[in-house]
Amino acid sequence: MDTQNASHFIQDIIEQDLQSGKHETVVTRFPPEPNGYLHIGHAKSICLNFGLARKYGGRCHLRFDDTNPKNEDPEYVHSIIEDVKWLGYDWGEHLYYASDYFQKFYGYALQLIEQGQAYVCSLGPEEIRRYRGTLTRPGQNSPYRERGVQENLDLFQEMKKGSFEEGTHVLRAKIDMASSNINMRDPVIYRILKAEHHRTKDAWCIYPTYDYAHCLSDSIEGITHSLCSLEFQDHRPLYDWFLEKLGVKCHPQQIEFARLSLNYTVMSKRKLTQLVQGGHVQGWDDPRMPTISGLRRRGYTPGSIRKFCDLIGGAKSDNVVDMTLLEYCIREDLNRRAPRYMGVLNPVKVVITNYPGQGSEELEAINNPEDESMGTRSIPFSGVIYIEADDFREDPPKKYFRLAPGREVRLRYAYFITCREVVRDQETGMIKEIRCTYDPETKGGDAPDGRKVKGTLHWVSAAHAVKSRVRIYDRLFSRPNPLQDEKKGLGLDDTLNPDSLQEMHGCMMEPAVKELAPGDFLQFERLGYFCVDQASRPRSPVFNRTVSLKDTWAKIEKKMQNQ
RNA sequence: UGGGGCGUAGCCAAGCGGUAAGGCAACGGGUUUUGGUCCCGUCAUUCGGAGGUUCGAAUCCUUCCGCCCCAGCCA
Repeated sequence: MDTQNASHFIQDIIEQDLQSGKHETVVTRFPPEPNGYLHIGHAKSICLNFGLARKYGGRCHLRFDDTNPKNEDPEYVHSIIEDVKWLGYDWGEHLYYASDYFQKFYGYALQLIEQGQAYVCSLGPEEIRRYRGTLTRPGQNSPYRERGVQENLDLFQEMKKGSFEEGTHVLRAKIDMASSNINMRDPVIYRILKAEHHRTKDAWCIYPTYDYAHCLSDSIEGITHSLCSLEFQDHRPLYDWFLEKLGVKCHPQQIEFARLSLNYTVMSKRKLTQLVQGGHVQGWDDPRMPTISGLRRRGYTPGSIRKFCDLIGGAKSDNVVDMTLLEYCIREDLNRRAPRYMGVLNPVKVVITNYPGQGSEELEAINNPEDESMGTRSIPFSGVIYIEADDFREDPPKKYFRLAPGREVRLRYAYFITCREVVRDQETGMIKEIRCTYDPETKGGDAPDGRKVKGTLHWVSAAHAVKSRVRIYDRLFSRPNPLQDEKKGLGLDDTLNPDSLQEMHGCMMEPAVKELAPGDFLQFERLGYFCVDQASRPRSPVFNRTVSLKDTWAKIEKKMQNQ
């Protein structure tokens, strides 16, 4: 199903390493901090890490990078596990937590101190910042930089015991305060944090920082290729420094790639949180959110997301992928797999004046023209049906070939009908019903005399219709780059798409939809792909539109309007 | 202005000294009982700009320009 697309530079590196014998197997890891929900940007990293491991017969670990108890929560570890599983990846026995290595990290810190390569600094946060210098000016050595090994050992011991308050002391690597790389200016590797950790509880009150913990976690797990995003490029010398000074046997290679951006949405946790907390969406799993859980509720399939990640590849240049590519991926997947139904979102009554009596009949319909094995079903037809309001025009524009006065069209899988009369409400002027005649000879949709019609409409028998609710989703933002808009001073009110959610009531579906269960996907013919909402019930179904079908007519109509 | 990266079509992206893959989008056409799908075709004389090396440069060199990241005891 996944196409294993074109080579990218990470693959090249792996293949070289395998060929040269540097590595016999590939070991990667996906290392989220459990401090939020995963989004499509994470999916890129997940697909890269798990996908590469799978492709080369290696393995990929799921590791929670839980080194900061102030940010983390078990709720997030659960949701992350669910999301990665749902995407179709399996870490086997290799579920790890950085917090499982705290004791080892501590031992390594002692080693660094003993080697004279780490020291306890008693400057406050503000002073540390001042001593660090600026981008263009070198930093200055901390007055505590030359403390003796024993003093450092004692102090670090006291830090661990909880003798000090937060912010009073840190352990720092002794590297180079004049380095042009700010990350090398004696970075903090341990800080005092008196918070309860979601796994180690109150066992520790000192916690390692990312730079120190990450490379060591990778090393402990025998990672061969440690993939991360571009902003960590400047940290690579530090990553290597720790592993070198500590003399560990396993020294993974850090490789950076560009994170994913998608237009018409946002990926930053800050903005996403703002959307949720500001009530602009209904939660982290709102179907308009770019979160994995949101996409899932929207009806995106794991395969479509994997396909998407495969198509975008992995490179080092900043990128903004077009939303239409994601939509293409879900359409492609669902076109092959989604069973078809007929449903009318915005019903208009059609009375077939020459249809005999009050009776009805069963017509046969194909469940999926792309897959014969999905079989057929029967649909009831009768003298009163609903069609889509948009499929009738009293005064049809050019190139419109749906129903209009005097015009003949096909009702899919049923009959040709011809519009004879439009009945309007006396007071409101609204169309009450459209009166048509049908041609009994065209049963099934073909005319024995070879007569052709240009339009084929979907329809639902009024007497058999299942009334339901439908939520039409559209892109969250009306402008392609909300983050840049924000820098220009525009707020959410200016950039959010006011029509990103349209709730429709009184939609009329064919009776077969009663068999559908929450989570099922389907196509309503001529409308789009939908999924059955979790709140859906057989007698009162709720559908979420995942994505519309491509709409050539809308394009033509728009073009004509612009002329 | 210090350091680290990146510039190939509207978007993503191959290309690694031998004469610009592929996908999305767009546009045109064919098939069609979904204006869907599918099929066919069009879409970079040029790779951020300018010089240079070479028989030959997107690929090598020089220089200029543009964009992104870094001054958390976040990751």
